[in-house]
Amino acid sequence: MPELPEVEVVRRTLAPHLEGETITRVEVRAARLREPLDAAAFARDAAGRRILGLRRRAKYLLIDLEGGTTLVIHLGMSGRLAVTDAAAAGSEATNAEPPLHEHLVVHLASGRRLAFRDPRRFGQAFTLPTATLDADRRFRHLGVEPLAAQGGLTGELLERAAAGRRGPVKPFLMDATVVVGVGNIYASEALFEAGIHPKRSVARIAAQRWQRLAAAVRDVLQRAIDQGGTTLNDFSDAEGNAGYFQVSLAVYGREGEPCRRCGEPVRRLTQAGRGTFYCPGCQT
DNA sequence: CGTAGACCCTGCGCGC
DNA sequence: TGCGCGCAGGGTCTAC
Repeated sequence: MPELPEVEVVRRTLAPHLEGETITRVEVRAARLREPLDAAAFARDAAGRRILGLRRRAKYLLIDLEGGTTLVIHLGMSGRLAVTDAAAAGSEATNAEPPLHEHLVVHLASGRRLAFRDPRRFGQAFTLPTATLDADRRFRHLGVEPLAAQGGLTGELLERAAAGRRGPVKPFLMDATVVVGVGNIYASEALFEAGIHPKRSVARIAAQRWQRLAAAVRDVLQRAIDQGGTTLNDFSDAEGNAGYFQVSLAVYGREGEPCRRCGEPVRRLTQAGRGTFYCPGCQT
């Protein structure tokens, strides 16, 4: 479900509800996610701690806690986070059955709860020492943050990363060791915006086109954030609102439909097991 | 070293 | 109506 824009939208909508709150306890309902949820670690690192702030690295949501610990949540493909207020939590409690696939519930001192639901169980939740977070195996290999004010994504960076490589540009763009946050939707969209064919070898892209691609990635991601993310099936922000960038998608999910620029039917192909959408008229 | 493929898991929409 | 199939926004590991 979520790429960088969706995680960023969740972060922004979640932050006002969580900052300054204190975690009373973390309830693990189903531990078997991609990595097992460690209830003992949550009890040790999160219970009783105040929430200082929310950050994002790549597609990971980082909840910084008092005491030097960060609660890390990754939404995987189908993860959702939602805050429910005290009244709703109370009425739910009387309703017995918890929502399906609600694997983790963070209880807050105000009575509100942060619930993590993830049907496909590709998500993750774990705690790390804040100071050494970047050294963790899940973070240390990550590439540049595309929208960073300083050191964001540039054409030079893409060109340098591509040096000595072969392979098509679309999987390259989704390689998190190069640039983070670009998933399957926005890779197709950015390549359309840059006019580059998804199968073009990274060895055959000139400096000027790398510039265009870097700019397109930043532009597509920023526009998606501004529009609340892309809601194809089930994405919603922390307050349950759907995004609406899906109406701005140029190619993703539009196989057979006319290109909005040239009218050619949008085509679909498979790369590295994922669907790629492109316009044969606009992308070379 | 870089790349391709399998795999983790559940749900949905489609064609029959 | 029911069933099987393919597909789905992510990431990691193994084999070449």
